Amino acid sequence: MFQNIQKMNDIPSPSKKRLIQLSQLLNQLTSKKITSPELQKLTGWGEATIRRDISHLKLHNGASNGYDVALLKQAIEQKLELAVKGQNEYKCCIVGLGNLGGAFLETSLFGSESFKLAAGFDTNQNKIDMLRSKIPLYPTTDLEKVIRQQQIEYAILTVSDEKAQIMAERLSKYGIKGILNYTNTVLTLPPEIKVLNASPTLLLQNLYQGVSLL
Amino acid sequence: MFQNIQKMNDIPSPSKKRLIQLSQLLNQLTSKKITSPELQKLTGWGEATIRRDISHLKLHNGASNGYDVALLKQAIEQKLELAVKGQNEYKCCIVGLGNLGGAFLETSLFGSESFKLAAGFDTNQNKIDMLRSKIPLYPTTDLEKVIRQQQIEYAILTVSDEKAQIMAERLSKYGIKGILNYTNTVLTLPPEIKVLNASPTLLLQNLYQGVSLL
DNA sequence: CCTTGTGAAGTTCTTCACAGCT
DNA sequence: AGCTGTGAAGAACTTCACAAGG
Repeated sequence: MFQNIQKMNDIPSPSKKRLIQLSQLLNQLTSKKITSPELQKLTGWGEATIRRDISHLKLHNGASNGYDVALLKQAIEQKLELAVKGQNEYKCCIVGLGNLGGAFLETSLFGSESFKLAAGFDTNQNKIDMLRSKIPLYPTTDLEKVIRQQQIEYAILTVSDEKAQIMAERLSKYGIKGILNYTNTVLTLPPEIKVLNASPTLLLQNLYQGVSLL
Repeated sequence: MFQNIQKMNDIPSPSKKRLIQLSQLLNQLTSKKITSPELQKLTGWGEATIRRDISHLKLHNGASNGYDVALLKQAIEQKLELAVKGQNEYKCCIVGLGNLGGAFLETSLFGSESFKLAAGFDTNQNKIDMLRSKIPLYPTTDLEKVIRQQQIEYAILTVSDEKAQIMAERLSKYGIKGILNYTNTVLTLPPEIKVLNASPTLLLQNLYQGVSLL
Protein backbone atom coordinates (compact mmCIF):
# COMPACT_ATOMS: atom_id res chain seq x y z
CA MET A 1 0.00 0.00 0.00
CA PHE A 2 2.66 2.53 0.99
CA GLN A 3 5.20 0.99 -1.30
CA ASN A 4 2.86 1.90 -4.13
CA ILE A 5 3.04 5.55 -3.23
CA GLN A 6 6.80 5.21 -3.39
CA LYS A 7 6.59 3.49 -6.72
CA MET A 8 4.43 6.12 -8.29
CA ASN A 9 7.48 8.39 -8.55
CA ASP A 10 9.81 5.58 -9.49
CA ILE A 11 10.74 4.90 -13.05
CA PRO A 12 11.17 1.22 -14.01
CA SER A 13 14.74 0.18 -14.80
CA PRO A 14 14.17 -0.62 -18.45
CA SER A 15 12.68 2.82 -18.93
CA LYS A 16 15.64 4.42 -17.19
CA LYS A 17 18.06 2.69 -19.49
CA ARG A 18 16.23 3.89 -22.54
CA LEU A 19 15.82 7.42 -21.22
CA ILE A 20 19.56 7.68 -20.62
CA GLN A 21 20.23 6.75 -24.22
CA LEU A 22 17.42 8.98 -25.39
CA SER A 23 19.01 11.91 -23.62
CA GLN A 24 22.19 11.22 -25.56
CA LEU A 25 20.33 10.87 -28.80
CA LEU A 26 18.56 14.19 -28.32
CA ASN A 27 21.94 15.95 -28.38
CA GLN A 28 22.46 14.75 -31.92
CA LEU A 29 19.15 16.11 -33.17
CA THR A 30 18.93 19.28 -35.21
CA SER A 31 15.15 19.69 -35.32
CA LYS A 32 13.27 21.48 -32.58
CA LYS A 33 10.48 18.94 -32.25
CA ILE A 34 10.40 15.15 -32.38
CA THR A 35 7.58 12.59 -32.40
CA SER A 36 7.44 9.07 -31.06
CA PRO A 37 7.23 7.48 -34.55
CA GLU A 38 10.38 9.40 -35.50
CA LEU A 39 12.13 8.21 -32.36
CA GLN A 40 11.08 4.67 -33.20
CA LYS A 41 12.89 4.98 -36.54
CA LEU A 42 16.01 6.25 -34.83
CA THR A 43 16.13 3.80 -31.94
CA GLY A 44 14.23 0.72 -32.99
CA TRP A 45 12.13 0.80 -29.80
CA GLY A 46 8.35 0.58 -30.08
CA GLU A 47 6.59 3.92 -30.23
CA ALA A 48 4.24 2.93 -27.42
CA THR A 49 7.24 2.06 -25.27
CA ILE A 50 8.81 5.41 -26.03
CA ARG A 51 5.65 7.28 -25.10
CA ARG A 52 5.32 5.27 -21.90
CA ASP A 53 8.95 6.02 -20.99
CA ILE A 54 8.45 9.72 -21.55
CA SER A 55 5.16 9.71 -19.68
CA HIS A 56 7.09 8.75 -16.53
CA LEU A 57 8.68 12.18 -16.67
CA LYS A 58 5.25 13.74 -16.18
CA LEU A 59 6.21 16.40 -18.64
CA HIS A 60 2.82 16.93 -20.24
CA ASN A 61 4.49 19.38 -22.56
CA GLY A 62 4.33 17.00 -25.45
CA ALA A 63 1.11 18.55 -26.64
CA SER A 64 -0.21 16.42 -29.43
CA ASN A 65 2.22 17.22 -32.19
CA GLY A 66 5.50 15.93 -30.86
CA TYR A 67 7.92 16.65 -28.05
CA ASP A 68 10.03 19.75 -27.70
CA VAL A 69 13.58 18.42 -27.96
CA ALA A 70 15.19 20.84 -25.50
CA LEU A 71 12.43 20.50 -22.92
CA LEU A 72 12.47 16.74 -23.19
CA LYS A 73 16.20 16.54 -22.69
CA GLN A 74 16.02 18.82 -19.68
CA ALA A 75 13.21 16.79 -18.15
CA ILE A 76 15.16 13.54 -18.48
CA GLU A 77 18.27 15.05 -16.92
CA GLN A 78 16.30 16.43 -14.00
CA LYS A 79 14.28 13.34 -13.33
CA LEU A 80 17.27 11.00 -13.54
CA GLU A 81 19.54 13.47 -11.76
CA LEU A 82 21.95 13.38 -14.64
CA ALA A 83 24.17 16.40 -14.54
CA VAL A 84 22.75 19.74 -15.43
CA LYS A 85 25.86 21.71 -16.31
CA GLY A 86 27.84 22.45 -13.18
CA GLN A 87 25.21 20.94 -10.92
CA ASN A 88 25.21 17.25 -10.07
CA GLU A 89 28.72 16.58 -11.19
CA TYR A 90 29.57 13.26 -9.65
CA LYS A 91 33.24 12.83 -8.94
CA CYS A 92 34.98 9.70 -10.09
CA CYS A 93 38.48 8.29 -10.22
CA ILE A 94 40.44 5.82 -12.31
CA VAL A 95 42.18 3.02 -10.49
CA GLY A 96 44.98 1.42 -12.49
CA LEU A 97 46.78 3.46 -15.14
CA GLY A 98 47.78 0.80 -17.62
CA ASN A 99 46.93 1.12 -21.30
CA LEU A 100 43.22 1.18 -20.69
CA GLY A 101 43.22 3.34 -17.58
CA GLY A 102 45.66 5.71 -19.26
CA ALA A 103 43.34 6.03 -22.25
CA PHE A 104 40.48 7.02 -19.97
CA LEU A 105 42.51 9.97 -18.71
CA GLU A 106 41.62 11.56 -22.03
CA THR A 107 38.80 13.62 -20.64
CA SER A 108 37.33 14.08 -24.09
CA LEU A 109 36.00 10.55 -23.74
CA PHE A 110 33.59 11.75 -21.15
CA GLY A 111 30.65 13.67 -22.50
CA SER A 112 31.04 17.14 -21.07
CA GLU A 113 28.53 16.62 -18.29
CA SER A 114 27.52 14.28 -15.48
CA PHE A 115 30.82 12.86 -14.30
CA LYS A 116 34.01 14.62 -13.44
CA LEU A 117 37.31 12.79 -13.38
CA ALA A 118 38.93 13.90 -10.14
CA ALA A 119 41.90 11.56 -9.74
CA GLY A 120 43.91 8.67 -11.15
CA PHE A 121 45.75 6.04 -9.12
CA ASP A 122 48.51 3.54 -9.78
CA THR A 123 50.87 1.53 -7.60
CA ASN A 124 53.74 2.29 -9.96
CA GLN A 125 55.23 5.72 -9.26
CA ASN A 126 57.08 5.65 -12.60
CA LYS A 127 53.81 5.51 -14.51
CA ILE A 128 52.50 8.44 -12.54
CA ASP A 129 55.57 10.49 -13.39
CA MET A 130 55.51 9.53 -17.05
CA LEU A 131 51.87 10.18 -17.76
CA ARG A 132 51.18 13.82 -18.47
CA SER A 133 47.59 14.44 -17.56
CA LYS A 134 45.28 17.30 -16.69
CA ILE A 135 43.90 15.09 -13.95
CA PRO A 136 45.94 14.75 -10.75
CA LEU A 137 47.57 11.34 -10.33
CA TYR A 138 48.45 9.68 -7.04
CA PRO A 139 50.15 6.51 -5.79
CA THR A 140 47.72 3.87 -4.55
CA THR A 141 48.92 4.45 -1.01
CA ASP A 142 46.99 7.73 -1.09
CA LEU A 143 43.80 6.05 -2.21
CA GLU A 144 41.86 6.41 1.02
CA LYS A 145 43.05 9.94 1.75
CA VAL A 146 42.20 11.32 -1.70
CA ILE A 147 38.84 9.58 -1.95
CA ARG A 148 37.72 10.88 1.41
CA GLN A 149 39.11 14.39 1.02
CA GLN A 150 37.76 14.88 -2.48
CA GLN A 151 34.56 12.99 -1.75
CA ILE A 152 34.93 10.79 -4.81
CA GLU A 153 31.86 8.60 -5.27
CA TYR A 154 32.57 6.41 -8.29
CA ALA A 155 35.57 4.44 -9.48
CA ILE A 156 36.63 3.12 -12.86
CA LEU A 157 38.52 -0.08 -12.20
CA THR A 158 41.24 -0.79 -14.76
CA VAL A 159 43.75 -2.78 -12.74
CA SER A 160 44.84 -6.32 -13.63
CA ASP A 161 42.32 -9.13 -13.14
CA GLU A 162 44.36 -10.44 -10.22
CA LYS A 163 44.24 -7.20 -8.24
CA ALA A 164 40.62 -6.42 -9.05
CA GLN A 165 38.86 -8.00 -6.05
CA ILE A 166 41.27 -6.63 -3.48
CA MET A 167 41.22 -3.12 -4.91
CA ALA A 168 37.43 -3.22 -5.13
CA GLU A 169 37.23 -4.15 -1.46
CA ARG A 170 39.45 -1.22 -0.55
CA LEU A 171 37.37 1.14 -2.66
CA SER A 172 34.16 0.00 -1.02
CA LYS A 173 35.71 0.46 2.43
CA TYR A 174 36.71 3.99 1.59
CA GLY A 175 33.15 4.97 0.77
CA ILE A 176 32.93 4.51 -2.99
CA LYS A 177 29.30 4.04 -4.08
CA GLY A 178 29.79 2.42 -7.46
CA ILE A 179 32.44 0.68 -9.53
CA LEU A 180 32.67 0.50 -13.28
CA ASN A 181 34.57 -2.76 -13.61
CA TYR A 182 36.66 -3.15 -16.76
CA THR A 183 38.47 -6.24 -15.48
CA ASN A 184 37.55 -9.81 -16.26
CA THR A 185 37.03 -10.51 -12.57
CA VAL A 186 33.52 -10.86 -11.21
CA LEU A 187 33.58 -8.83 -8.00
CA THR A 188 31.96 -9.91 -4.76
CA LEU A 189 31.05 -6.87 -2.66
CA PRO A 190 28.44 -5.74 -0.12
CA PRO A 191 25.07 -5.24 -1.84
CA GLU A 192 25.03 -1.47 -1.27
CA ILE A 193 27.97 -1.06 -3.67
CA LYS A 194 26.80 -0.76 -7.25
CA VAL A 195 28.90 -2.63 -9.78
CA LEU A 196 28.69 -2.57 -13.53
CA ASN A 197 30.82 -5.11 -15.33
CA ALA A 198 32.17 -3.78 -18.58
CA SER A 199 35.12 -5.86 -19.65
CA PRO A 200 35.50 -6.02 -23.43
CA THR A 201 35.00 -9.78 -23.41
CA LEU A 202 31.79 -9.57 -21.43
CA LEU A 203 30.42 -6.80 -23.63
CA LEU A 204 31.28 -8.71 -26.80
CA GLN A 205 29.59 -11.82 -25.44
CA ASN A 206 26.49 -9.83 -24.64
CA LEU A 207 26.62 -8.22 -28.07
CA TYR A 208 26.84 -11.64 -29.66
CA GLN A 209 23.76 -12.80 -27.75
CA GLY A 210 21.94 -9.75 -28.98
CA VAL A 211 20.94 -8.69 -25.50
CA SER A 212 20.46 -5.01 -25.18
CA LEU A 213 22.67 -4.70 -22.11
CA LEU A 214 21.20 -1.28 -21.75
CA MET B 1 1.89 -22.52 -31.70
CA PHE B 2 5.10 -23.00 -33.65
CA GLN B 3 6.72 -20.00 -32.05
CA ASN B 4 6.29 -21.82 -28.77
CA ILE B 5 8.34 -24.72 -30.01
CA GLN B 6 10.99 -22.19 -30.94
CA LYS B 7 10.78 -20.58 -27.52
CA MET B 8 11.18 -23.84 -25.69
CA ASN B 9 14.84 -23.89 -26.68
CA ASP B 10 15.28 -20.17 -26.25
CA ILE B 11 16.73 -18.72 -23.12
CA PRO B 12 15.23 -15.41 -21.94
CA SER B 13 17.56 -12.42 -22.28
CA PRO B 14 17.89 -11.71 -18.56
CA SER B 15 18.92 -15.32 -18.01
CA LYS B 16 21.46 -15.07 -20.82
CA LYS B 17 23.04 -12.01 -19.27
CA ARG B 18 23.39 -13.73 -15.94
CA LEU B 19 24.67 -16.96 -17.46
CA ILE B 20 27.39 -15.05 -19.29
CA GLN B 21 28.57 -13.53 -16.03
CA LEU B 22 28.16 -16.82 -14.26
CA SER B 23 30.45 -18.46 -16.78
CA GLN B 24 33.06 -15.84 -15.95
CA LEU B 25 32.56 -16.30 -12.24
CA LEU B 26 33.01 -20.05 -12.50
CA ASN B 27 36.56 -19.49 -13.76
CA GLN B 28 37.43 -17.85 -10.47
CA LEU B 29 36.18 -20.73 -8.37
CA THR B 30 38.53 -23.18 -6.75
CA SER B 31 36.01 -25.68 -5.42
CA LYS B 32 34.75 -28.54 -7.55
CA LYS B 33 31.08 -28.14 -6.63
CA ILE B 34 28.87 -25.14 -6.06
CA THR B 35 25.27 -24.73 -4.82
CA SER B 36 22.69 -22.09 -5.64
CA PRO B 37 22.78 -20.56 -2.13
CA GLU B 38 26.54 -20.16 -2.50
CA LEU B 39 26.11 -18.53 -5.88
CA GLN B 40 23.57 -16.19 -4.34
CA LYS B 41 26.20 -15.02 -1.86
CA LEU B 42 28.69 -14.42 -4.64
CA THR B 43 26.38 -12.69 -7.09
CA GLY B 44 23.53 -11.20 -5.13
CA TRP B 45 20.96 -12.83 -7.42
CA GLY B 46 18.13 -14.83 -5.87
CA GLU B 47 18.81 -18.51 -5.53
CA ALA B 48 15.55 -19.40 -7.27
CA THR B 49 16.56 -17.19 -10.18
CA ILE B 50 19.92 -18.89 -10.39
CA ARG B 51 18.33 -22.33 -10.41
CA ARG B 52 15.86 -21.24 -13.08
CA ASP B 53 18.69 -19.84 -15.21
CA ILE B 54 20.65 -23.05 -14.95
CA SER B 55 17.58 -25.17 -15.61
CA HIS B 56 17.40 -23.59 -19.08
CA LEU B 57 20.62 -25.44 -19.87
CA LYS B 58 18.81 -28.74 -19.35
CA LEU B 59 21.90 -30.06 -17.69
CA HIS B 60 20.23 -32.29 -15.12
CA ASN B 61 23.67 -33.02 -13.81
CA GLY B 62 23.12 -30.89 -10.76
CA ALA B 63 22.04 -33.91 -8.75
CA SER B 64 20.77 -32.65 -5.45
CA ASN B 65 23.95 -31.61 -3.80
CA GLY B 66 25.17 -28.79 -5.96
CA TYR B 67 26.44 -28.25 -9.48
CA ASP B 68 29.71 -29.55 -10.85
CA VAL B 69 31.65 -26.39 -11.65
CA ALA B 70 33.43 -27.68 -14.75
CA LEU B 71 30.32 -29.30 -16.20
CA LEU B 72 28.25 -26.21 -15.55
CA LYS B 73 30.75 -23.94 -17.24
CA GLN B 74 30.93 -26.21 -20.24
CA ALA B 75 27.16 -26.37 -20.50
CA ILE B 76 26.83 -22.58 -20.49
CA GLU B 77 29.47 -22.17 -23.15
CA GLN B 78 27.86 -24.74 -25.38
CA LYS B 79 24.34 -23.50 -24.99
CA LEU B 80 25.26 -19.85 -25.53
CA GLU B 81 27.80 -20.72 -28.20
CA LEU B 82 30.51 -18.93 -26.31
CA ALA B 83 33.87 -20.09 -27.49
CA VAL B 84 35.06 -23.48 -26.55
CA LYS B 85 38.82 -23.17 -27.03
CA GLY B 86 39.63 -23.01 -30.71
CA GLN B 87 36.04 -23.54 -31.74
CA ASN B 88 33.61 -20.67 -32.10
CA GLU B 89 36.21 -17.96 -32.17
CA TYR B 90 34.41 -14.98 -33.53
CA LYS B 91 36.66 -12.58 -35.36
CA CYS B 92 36.52 -8.92 -34.54
CA CYS B 93 38.34 -5.72 -35.42
CA ILE B 94 39.07 -2.37 -33.83
CA VAL B 95 38.12 0.70 -35.81
CA GLY B 96 39.91 3.84 -34.69
CA LEU B 97 43.33 3.54 -33.05
CA GLY B 98 43.36 6.54 -30.74
CA ASN B 99 44.14 6.18 -27.05
CA LEU B 100 41.22 3.91 -26.39
CA GLY B 101 41.45 1.83 -29.56
CA GLY B 102 45.19 1.55 -29.04
CA ALA B 103 44.64 0.25 -25.52
CA PHE B 104 42.33 -2.47 -26.81
CA LEU B 105 45.14 -3.80 -28.99
CA GLU B 106 46.50 -5.24 -25.75
CA THR B 107 45.15 -8.68 -26.33
CA SER B 108 45.47 -9.53 -22.69
CA LEU B 109 42.30 -7.49 -22.16
CA PHE B 110 40.36 -10.15 -23.92
CA GLY B 111 39.74 -13.25 -21.90
CA SER B 112 41.57 -15.97 -23.76
CA GLU B 113 38.48 -17.30 -25.48
CA SER B 114 35.43 -16.35 -27.51
CA PHE B 115 36.66 -13.41 -29.54
CA LYS B 116 39.76 -13.07 -31.61
CA LEU B 117 41.12 -9.68 -32.58
CA ALA B 118 41.91 -10.01 -36.26
CA ALA B 119 42.62 -6.43 -37.36
CA GLY B 120 42.91 -2.78 -36.39
CA PHE B 121 42.07 0.19 -38.61
CA ASP B 122 42.89 3.88 -38.64
CA THR B 123 42.75 6.64 -41.23
CA ASN B 124 46.11 7.94 -40.06
CA GLN B 125 48.97 5.96 -41.60
CA ASN B 126 51.42 7.48 -39.08
CA LYS B 127 49.56 5.90 -36.21
CA ILE B 128 49.61 2.55 -37.93
CA ASP B 129 53.37 2.78 -38.39
CA MET B 130 54.00 3.90 -34.84
CA LEU B 131 51.91 1.34 -33.02
CA ARG B 132 53.73 -1.90 -32.51
CA SER B 133 51.13 -4.60 -32.25
CA LYS B 134 50.77 -8.33 -32.62
CA ILE B 135 47.56 -7.65 -34.48
CA PRO B 136 47.81 -6.55 -38.12
CA LEU B 137 46.90 -2.90 -38.66
CA TYR B 138 45.50 -1.42 -41.85
CA PRO B 139 44.51 1.98 -43.23
CA THR B 140 40.76 2.57 -43.29
CA THR B 141 40.80 2.41 -47.08
CA ASP B 142 41.32 -1.35 -46.72
CA LEU B 143 38.32 -1.72 -44.42
CA GLU B 144 36.01 -3.50 -46.85
CA LYS B 145 38.70 -5.71 -48.31
CA VAL B 146 40.02 -6.95 -44.97
CA ILE B 147 36.60 -7.48 -43.40
CA ARG B 148 35.40 -9.56 -46.33
CA GLN B 149 38.61 -11.51 -46.82
CA GLN B 150 39.05 -12.30 -43.15
CA GLN B 151 35.33 -12.73 -42.54
CA ILE B 152 35.36 -10.42 -39.56
CA GLU B 153 31.96 -10.38 -37.87
CA TYR B 154 32.23 -7.87 -35.03
CA ALA B 155 33.70 -4.40 -34.71
CA ILE B 156 34.85 -2.35 -31.74
CA LEU B 157 34.17 1.26 -32.65
CA THR B 158 36.63 3.70 -31.08
CA VAL B 159 36.68 6.55 -33.59
CA SER B 160 35.71 10.12 -32.70
CA ASP B 161 32.05 10.87 -32.02
CA GLU B 162 31.81 12.78 -35.28
CA LYS B 163 32.97 9.89 -37.46
CA ALA B 164 30.99 7.24 -35.58
CA GLN B 165 27.77 7.16 -37.61
CA ILE B 166 29.49 7.18 -41.00
CA MET B 167 31.97 4.47 -40.03
CA ALA B 168 29.18 2.37 -38.54
CA GLU B 169 27.28 2.59 -41.81
CA ARG B 170 30.33 1.44 -43.74
CA LEU B 171 30.86 -1.44 -41.32
CA SER B 172 27.27 -2.58 -41.66
CA LYS B 173 27.51 -2.43 -45.45
CA TYR B 174 30.61 -4.60 -45.40
CA GLY B 175 28.80 -7.37 -43.55
CA ILE B 176 29.62 -6.71 -39.89
CA LYS B 177 27.01 -8.32 -37.62
CA GLY B 178 27.56 -6.35 -34.44
CA ILE B 179 29.21 -3.19 -33.20
CA LEU B 180 30.53 -2.48 -29.74
CA ASN B 181 30.15 1.28 -29.71
CA TYR B 182 32.53 3.17 -27.42
CA THR B 183 31.65 6.57 -28.87
CA ASN B 184 29.13 9.00 -27.43
CA THR B 185 27.13 8.85 -30.64
CA VAL B 186 23.86 6.92 -30.69
CA LEU B 187 24.01 4.97 -33.95
CA THR B 188 21.11 4.52 -36.31
CA LEU B 189 21.51 1.33 -38.31
CA PRO B 190 19.38 -1.38 -39.93
CA PRO B 191 17.74 -3.55 -37.26
CA GLU B 192 19.70 -6.67 -38.21
CA ILE B 193 22.94 -5.05 -37.01
CA LYS B 194 23.41 -5.55 -33.29
CA VAL B 195 24.75 -2.55 -31.42
CA LEU B 196 25.88 -2.31 -27.84
CA ASN B 197 26.57 1.19 -26.60
CA ALA B 198 29.43 1.24 -24.13
CA SER B 199 30.76 4.77 -23.88
CA PRO B 200 32.21 5.54 -20.45
CA THR B 201 29.65 8.29 -19.89
CA LEU B 202 26.73 6.03 -20.70
CA LEU B 203 28.05 3.26 -18.50
CA LEU B 204 28.63 5.64 -15.60
CA GLN B 205 25.13 7.02 -15.94
CA ASN B 206 23.71 3.53 -15.90
CA LEU B 207 25.88 2.68 -12.91
CA TYR B 208 24.58 5.75 -11.11
CA GLN B 209 21.00 4.70 -11.74
CA GLY B 210 21.82 1.31 -10.32
CA VAL B 211 20.55 -0.47 -13.39
CA SER B 212 22.31 -3.71 -14.08
CA LEU B 213 22.95 -2.93 -17.73
CA LEU B 214 23.84 -6.55 -18.11
C1' DC C 1 18.67 -32.44 6.56
C1' DC C 2 20.13 -29.76 2.48
C1' DT C 3 20.02 -29.95 -2.25
C1' DT C 4 17.71 -29.28 -7.37
C1' DG C 5 14.05 -28.51 -10.60
C1' DT C 6 9.56 -26.72 -11.59
C1' DG C 7 4.30 -25.84 -11.62
C1' DA C 8 1.92 -21.99 -10.12
C1' DA C 9 1.49 -17.46 -8.28
C1' DG C 10 3.06 -12.95 -8.27
C1' DT C 11 5.29 -9.04 -10.21
C1' DT C 12 7.05 -6.10 -13.73
C1' DC C 13 7.29 -4.55 -18.33
C1' DT C 14 5.41 -4.03 -23.08
C1' DT C 15 1.94 -3.48 -26.34
C1' DC C 16 -2.69 -2.59 -27.76
C1' DA C 17 -6.25 0.43 -28.60
C1' DC C 18 -8.55 4.48 -28.11
C1' DA C 19 -10.13 8.95 -25.92
C1' DG C 20 -8.78 13.59 -26.21
C1' DC C 21 -6.06 17.38 -28.02
C1' DT C 22 -4.23 20.36 -31.89
C1' DA D 1 -5.02 13.69 -40.07
C1' DG D 2 -1.53 12.80 -36.77
C1' DC D 3 -0.14 13.20 -32.33
C1' DT D 4 0.12 12.12 -26.96
C1' DG D 5 -1.03 9.80 -22.79
C1' DT D 6 -3.04 5.91 -20.54
C1' DG D 7 -6.38 2.18 -18.86
C1' DA D 8 -6.44 -2.54 -19.82
C1' DA D 9 -4.70 -6.69 -21.84
C1' DG D 10 -0.91 -9.38 -22.73
C1' DA D 11 3.78 -11.14 -22.41
C1' DA D 12 7.90 -11.84 -19.93
C1' DC D 13 10.34 -12.48 -15.93
C1' DT D 14 10.94 -13.56 -10.89
C1' DT D 15 9.79 -15.67 -6.77
C1' DC D 16 7.32 -18.93 -3.96
C1' DA D 17 6.70 -23.32 -2.34
C1' DC D 18 7.15 -27.95 -2.50
C1' DA D 19 7.88 -32.71 -4.48
C1' DA D 20 11.72 -35.72 -5.21
C1' DG D 21 16.53 -37.07 -4.73
C1' DG D 22 20.98 -38.03 -2.18
